[in-house]
Order: sequence, then C-alpha cells, then structure tokens
Amino acid sequence: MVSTKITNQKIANIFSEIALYLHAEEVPFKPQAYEIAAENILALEEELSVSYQKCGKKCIDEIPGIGKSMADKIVEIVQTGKLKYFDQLKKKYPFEMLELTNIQDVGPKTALTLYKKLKIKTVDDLQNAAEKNSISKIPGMGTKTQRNILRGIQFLKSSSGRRIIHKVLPLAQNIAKKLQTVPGVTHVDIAGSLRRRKESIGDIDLLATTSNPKQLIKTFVSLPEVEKVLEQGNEKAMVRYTFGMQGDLLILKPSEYGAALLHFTGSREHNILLRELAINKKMKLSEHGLVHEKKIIAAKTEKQVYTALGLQEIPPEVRIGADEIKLAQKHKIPELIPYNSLKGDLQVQTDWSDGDSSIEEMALVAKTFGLSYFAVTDHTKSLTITNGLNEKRLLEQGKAIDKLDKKLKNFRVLKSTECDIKKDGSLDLSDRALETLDVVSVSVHSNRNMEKKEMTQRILRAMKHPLVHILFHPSGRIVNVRDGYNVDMDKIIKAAKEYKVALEVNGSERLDLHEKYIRQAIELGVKLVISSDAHAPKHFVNLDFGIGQARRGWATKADVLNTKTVDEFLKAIKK
DNA sequence: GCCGTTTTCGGCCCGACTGTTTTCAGTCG
Repeated sequence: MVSTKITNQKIANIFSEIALYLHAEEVPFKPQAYEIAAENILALEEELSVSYQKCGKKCIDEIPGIGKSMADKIVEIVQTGKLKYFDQLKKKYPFEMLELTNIQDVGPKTALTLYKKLKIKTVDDLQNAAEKNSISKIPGMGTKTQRNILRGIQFLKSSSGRRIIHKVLPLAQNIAKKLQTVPGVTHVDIAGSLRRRKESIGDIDLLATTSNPKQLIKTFVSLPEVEKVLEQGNEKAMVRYTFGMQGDLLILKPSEYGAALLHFTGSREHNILLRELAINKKMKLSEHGLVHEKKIIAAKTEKQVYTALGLQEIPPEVRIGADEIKLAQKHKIPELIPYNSLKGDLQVQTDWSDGDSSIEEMALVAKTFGLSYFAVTDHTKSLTITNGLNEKRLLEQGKAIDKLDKKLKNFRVLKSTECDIKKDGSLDLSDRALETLDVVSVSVHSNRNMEKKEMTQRILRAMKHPLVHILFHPSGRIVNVRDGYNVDMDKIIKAAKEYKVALEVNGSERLDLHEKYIRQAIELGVKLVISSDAHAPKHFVNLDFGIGQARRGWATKADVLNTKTVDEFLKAIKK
C-alpha cells in the first residue's frame, strides 16, 4: 500500500525535525545528513509516493543525500504513513521542536533546555513562560534572551513565511538603490536566494563595499523600511522590515568581494560542496577567500575563486548543490539565456478579454521593454468570466490588429489566442477561426481536478491538433497558491517533441514550467517560449522572472524561440 | 548517515554576532 497523502513537504519536515533532535543531543554529523536530505526532498518536483510507485526504492536511493538508511525510512513513511524511529524520538522529547526552532534565536539546544527546565512544549507555552518572566531565570539565559524570544514569537505570528520573488525583488532593489547613494559606497548587490532567482524568498541579503562602513550601517538601520534592528556590528547588520521580512546588510572588503558574494549567494549546499572541493585540493574556502598554505589565492571575483578550484564559473541560478559542480569541472555548463534577450512576448491579454489595456497601449509599453513583437492571446469563449472571444470577435480582433499593425513603427502584433482546452481535449475555437491566426496557443483553465490519466489524455489530444504551436502554463501550478494539475509531465514533454509544440515558461506568479521539467524538455530537444502573461502594461517585467526561471532550468538562447526576430520565430514554429 | 579522481572506511564547512559569561555556547546564514 502506498499513501499518496504523504507529501514531500511532510517527509522533509520529519527529517528536519530528526536533524534538530540529533543536533540537540550533540550527535555528530548525522544532523547535517538529515538536513541535506530534507533540503533535497523539498527540491523534488515529483512526490516521493509517486516515484516509489513508479520504480520502488531504487528511485529514492538515487536522490542525492539519500542513502540506504534514509531510503528505507522514506519507504516506511510512504507505506505506513509513519516512521517508528521518529515516533520514538517524539516520545522521548514530546515538544514541538520544529515550531519552536522557527522562532528567531531559538535553536535545538535552547528548545531542549526549555523543555527540560520548564516543560515547554509549544510556542504558546513559551510565550506564557516569557511573559511570566520564567525564561530569564534559567541559567545561561537572561532578560535580553527572554525579550528576544518574545519578539521572535511576535514576528513569527505576524509574518507569513516565504514570499514569491515577484513581490520581494522590487522591494530589495529599492532598498539597494537607497544605499547606493550613501557617501563612500562603491557597490551594493543583492545576494542570497533572490540572486539565485528562487521562486520564493525567505529573507533579503544585501552586500556592500564602502569607505565608510559605520555610516552605511547607521543609514541602513535608520531606513524607513526598517522596523527593528536585530543585530548591529561593524561589518554586519540584521533588521526586520516593515513589510514583514528580515534582511542582512554585510559590508565587505573590495579585495574579498567575490568570495563573499559567492558565500552569501549560496545555496548552502553549493557552498558546502565548494568547500569540500577546496579541502580536497588542500585549500580552505570561506567568505574571505580561497586560502592555500595561509595565503589567499583567490577572493576578488567569483570567477577567480571558481577558476582556482578548477571550475568553470557557475551562474547563480543553478547553484543548488546538485550536479552543477561536476559539470563545471568538465566545463560543460552551457551559456544560459541572458537577461534582456527576448525580442517578443507570446502571451499578452488585452481589454478584448480580461486584460486592462488596449492592444495599442500594450504594444507601446512593450516597445519600452525592448520588444519588437508580441502575440495577442485573449481568452476564448468557454471562459465567460474573462469575456472570452468567440469566432466572430476573434475575426474582428484580427481586422483591428491589421489596422494597428500598419500604424505601429518597428513593432509587429501577431494574431493569436489562448485557446481553452475543453474537458475532452478538443479546442474552444473552430479550425477555421484558428487558421486565421499567426500563432495558436492552448491551455487548460477548467475541470482542473481530473484524474491523472484523463487530464494527460486531454492535454495530449490538444497538443496533437495540427494547428497548435504552443502549450501555455503546462502544469497549471501557481507558486504559493496551488499545485499543478494531476498530469504525466513526462508524456507531455515527449508529446511536445513529437508534435513539435513549444512549451511555455510563464513568467507570472505561475512560474510554470518547474525548472526540473525545463531541463528535461531541453535535454529532449523541445523548444520553449518565455512569456509575461501580461494583463496590464506593468506585467512585462514578468519576462525577467521568466528568464530567471528558464535559467534555473539550464535553458540557453537557442532553446527559447522568442529570442528570435519575428520572421525567424514564425519560420521556427511552422510544422 | 552519506559519500568516493585520496577513499567502501574515515572523513564530514566557515565565521560573525549576541548574550551571558570572564572564555564560550548557541544561532544564523
């Protein structure tokens, strides 16, 4: 029996909690092993319960950081919904380790002490104890610790965890911009998961160089965006922002900037692998540089550090601690698609359906984003809520586009559609109407809860349609909102190859495809398009997030059809 | 508990900051 209710998140949580208990017990090395396993499980796109059904323990054992012992444990969880080893630990330590250590400044050892001394089991217990002044009486803890714990609980209750990159990046850029104007400052850069373009962001890491560190730290902690200062040293400060996130500012020596940028960009797993590689070469890597026999041999730029380690420079977006280092050793990291390299946008909604603006308004703004063409892809009639187009209105729109196209200079508007894939896999518009278009794109919007087999068949049928060029948001997920449809993505990718249908990398908050499938599609030779899914002029920034996502999936310029000029693009999609 | 261009045994990432202490433990990134 396999329980599909066991999610990867749940398994990762169990492993993380085991790591914390082992850490509290001061067991050497095992905690890190469980932590790494938990991280790697979270990065998986496919549910482990599904992988196990597909090919048993073998598939699980192949996951990096998971060996025989943990594979057995995962199988036990997937089969029974429980893990005996974990239950024993919970019996021994019946307190909410994971929740308690979520509080800033509370780690596994503090949580254990709190349980032993005051029988604290939950965050609420801890809050009560702190409010009664009991924490400060524990040896090794004082009034400041007690106060910090209370603040941490308050923050935890008011914040909502990781946020989507679309919301966080503009905030970070704005703060960085302000710091750049402080006298003496030479560099301010965004590091951490923002620089790696992760889909969701936990905190904001900023790095800077300046001739006047004191002044910069002082300005930083006094910014109007800063609600509370959590740490303030000579080269580092940590704050809580008014928008409910935390952030660091680190001040660095210009001579060590590359090593520090590398360190604070992460990921943690990537850094660990780099340091292990350094040790193998009788060197030591830290944020201060790569050191050999007490002499710094590389530190100024990231490239210098990678080169000194015998590696090709690795782009931030793929620094996840998987196979990127091995490929960099063989100099097999491809040149990823550059930012700002798109010439067109293949998904744009206008006021003909649920967009805010006219085709012309959208076109004028698109030009300012460096585009020379886009496809108008209003919804179709099944989606009545969006005022979707029927055949008649589509033809009218075509005429309007012809007229506009003559008027616009250096910009081409393509006739297109986001044609709804109906429940049975047929399309929402007649072939005759579709034949009038330059590009036909299709996607699923209704009946999202179909069984996997039916949903897969439905999408495959639409892809097989001879007039279809592009499949939009192939998995149906929206980051932090909902998971994708139940669909066999392997089959979709193979069909994309067979029927010559491009897959969309949607740059909106969908960020759909997932990077794993982007990489898989590319390896099979499937072509991609990156689009903004703009419903308003300001949404063209989504193209940038789409490129970030594509880079995370190892896409090159050649893999992405809308890096081409409009004529080349139209030629490339021809069947 | 994982892993292997040095290895199937014997290794396992590094440093700043804070709070509570008189030299360090815990947390964090």
